Amino acid sequence: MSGTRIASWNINSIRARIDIVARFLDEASPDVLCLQETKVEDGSFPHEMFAAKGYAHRLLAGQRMHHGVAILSRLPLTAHGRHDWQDNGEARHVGACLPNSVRLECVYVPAGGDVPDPSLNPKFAQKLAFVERMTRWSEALYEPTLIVGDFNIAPLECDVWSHRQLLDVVSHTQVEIAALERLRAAHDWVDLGRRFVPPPERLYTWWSYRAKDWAASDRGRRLDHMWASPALAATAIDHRVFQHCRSWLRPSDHVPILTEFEW
DNA sequence: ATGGCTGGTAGAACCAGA
Repeated sequence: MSGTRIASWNINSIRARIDIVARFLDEASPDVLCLQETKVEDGSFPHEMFAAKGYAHRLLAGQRMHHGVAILSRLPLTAHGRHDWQDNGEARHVGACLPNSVRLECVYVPAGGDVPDPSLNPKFAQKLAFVERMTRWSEALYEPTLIVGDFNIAPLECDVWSHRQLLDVVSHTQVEIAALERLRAAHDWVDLGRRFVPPPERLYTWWSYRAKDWAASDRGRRLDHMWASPALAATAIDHRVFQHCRSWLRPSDHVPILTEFEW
């Protein structure tokens, strides 16, 4: 019997991607799937495919047009709230408690717009404030917790295709990387992706739609993460990035990531 | 060659993503 498998995927519209999500569930067989950018109001969420495949427990936090997150699970879930770390009502977080009392937080950090200056670009200021609110929350956190999702920050040089060319590009600026490190330190969070694929090996989870051939140019970034409380991280036994999903028909620009735990 | 594309929504020479 294998352990518990928890996956996360920025799906860029669940309705446009329902067939490849089904394909991923068949291939990877996660026990829990966390989605970001579902882009659908809760009343229009496509429950049927998930119900048919045994994902009987579903927590939704959607909104019209943009953003939206969800947790789909074969394991019973207890809802344990939604944070508004953007402080503007956007649907960017949903939380669950798993049967073994582990907390699971599914988050979609704002992209932050184009200009990496909070005094000129309100979206960038909101992104930094969002991460600071997550940091305050982390400081007061005692429960074993797994936080997963699209953090929209690629912190390491080997998390981007060109550290030099992306230094002033939102997602890899020093101010974002410093804010993310404060967040990490606030709970001594363990970056599971880098526990299993240590630097300096390159690791990406997102490739732009605009490349003519995404795989040939390979200009990726590692924007999607799974971070665990230290004691919980010690129970992780495998971590995978499903890079090949980027080649599927009508793909998301992000690929799924999955961690398996010994429980 | 960091926007070259994509989705939602309207019915746009739109907006947003990152």
